[in-house]
Amino acid sequence: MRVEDKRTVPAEASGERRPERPERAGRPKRDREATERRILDAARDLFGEHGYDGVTVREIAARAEANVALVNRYFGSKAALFGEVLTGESVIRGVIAGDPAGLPRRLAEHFVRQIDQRSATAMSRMLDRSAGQPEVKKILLRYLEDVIVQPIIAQLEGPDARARALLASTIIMGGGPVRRLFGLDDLRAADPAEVTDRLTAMFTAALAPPVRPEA
Amino acid sequence: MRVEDKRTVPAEASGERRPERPERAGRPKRDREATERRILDAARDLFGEHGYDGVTVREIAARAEANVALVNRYFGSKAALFGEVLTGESVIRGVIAGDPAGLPRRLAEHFVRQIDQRSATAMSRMLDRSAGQPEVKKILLRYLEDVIVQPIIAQLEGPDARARALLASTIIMGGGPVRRLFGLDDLRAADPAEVTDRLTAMFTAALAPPVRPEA
DNA sequence: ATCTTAGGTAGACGCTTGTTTACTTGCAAC
DNA sequence: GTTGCAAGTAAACAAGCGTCTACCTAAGAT
Repeated sequence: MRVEDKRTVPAEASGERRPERPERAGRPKRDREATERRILDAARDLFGEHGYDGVTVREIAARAEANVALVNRYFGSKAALFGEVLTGESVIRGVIAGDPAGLPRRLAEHFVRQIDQRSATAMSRMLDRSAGQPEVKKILLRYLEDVIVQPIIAQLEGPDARARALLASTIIMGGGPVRRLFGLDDLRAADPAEVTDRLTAMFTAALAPPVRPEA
Repeated sequence: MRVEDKRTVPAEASGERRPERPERAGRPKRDREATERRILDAARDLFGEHGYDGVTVREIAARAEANVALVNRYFGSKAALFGEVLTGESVIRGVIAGDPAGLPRRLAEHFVRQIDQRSATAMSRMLDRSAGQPEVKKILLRYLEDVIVQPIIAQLEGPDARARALLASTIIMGGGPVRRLFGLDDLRAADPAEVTDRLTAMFTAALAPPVRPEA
């Protein structure tokens, strides 16, 4: 009924076009793997910057220079693509691993490192925008549990390990919104060594075993 | 052209209806102030729980038992209503005010108090969902600056006061997502006094003046 | 009893979202 | 060359969004 006519223009309007694009040298015209990779990269960048529902699949497709339909065709759904991005995003894993004594300092240094890099707000930005669909929340929860909370707990001794790990997670997850809203300048303005020391103390306060096991 | 007929049913289908509603005793039929208040309350609850764009104006209207159009009629727009909610939401103000020495402990106690109340995640939930429209981000930034960051800075001495206040804000803002994603049980399971002490130490580490003014 | 006005309402509008469908086209095997 | 198939595409789809307009109707003033 509403379908009237399609495709009256031959798809690109002006003769050859690909050869005159100097950047991204010689991308093959039809390469599924490469296209999937471009979509995944675009999704990682955009999700990292704007969160899950701060990004549309059309934006992802545009940045990947791919058609919108390919996003769902290759990854099933936006939520599935999000999960795919998350599983690949495991920088924090290496940060947590190591000797337990140095964990607070490593977390602090990771935090400060994120201040300097501009695109590295990545993961923490994805966290807070989840509420929309329960499906996304589930994906997110699983990821945080596996990649942050459990690895931290594994390094802790003493009671209430989980609660202590969650307090540390609070700092990690609060960093994203703060950086995003207030910008990086204010944190960058301070002495990095000072900030690192401060954050180390904060993480230590969150994670250290109770000082008074029996009163 | 597409308008065909309206109002074929006399608006409430079954005779009198208001008297048979036991709850909300004797709400007057036409009371603008009361309706505005109901909308505002509903908005505060829902924004607090699901964030800005996790809530639709239709949901707000439904919870307020008001018509959708009234939301925009009385408050101008969804964003304006959000701003209205924020200006009324100043519990944290009283928490920050007081003697500077006790500030970390007051912040910690506020954090723990939010664990116990179920609907008090309020403000921190609104924070992270702002990215969508820049207008909302602006409203949010202004609010955080006026109600949290500046009052904290006012209590600080020494250099980098702003950076230190932002570190404390990190904890405050991270609490929302953590509670929302992981639930309250894990934090509630731990000894509240323990958690409060821990958080006090965390806030102190963030806010305290530098220990080594000159090295 | 009538008029006026403000409170309230239903529904449509325009737009955007994620997703799907029907189609075209480049590339390789034959 | 022709054919087959997967890669890629444009457009439509249904659902949802915030917003706005045209319309009722209760209630106070006259």
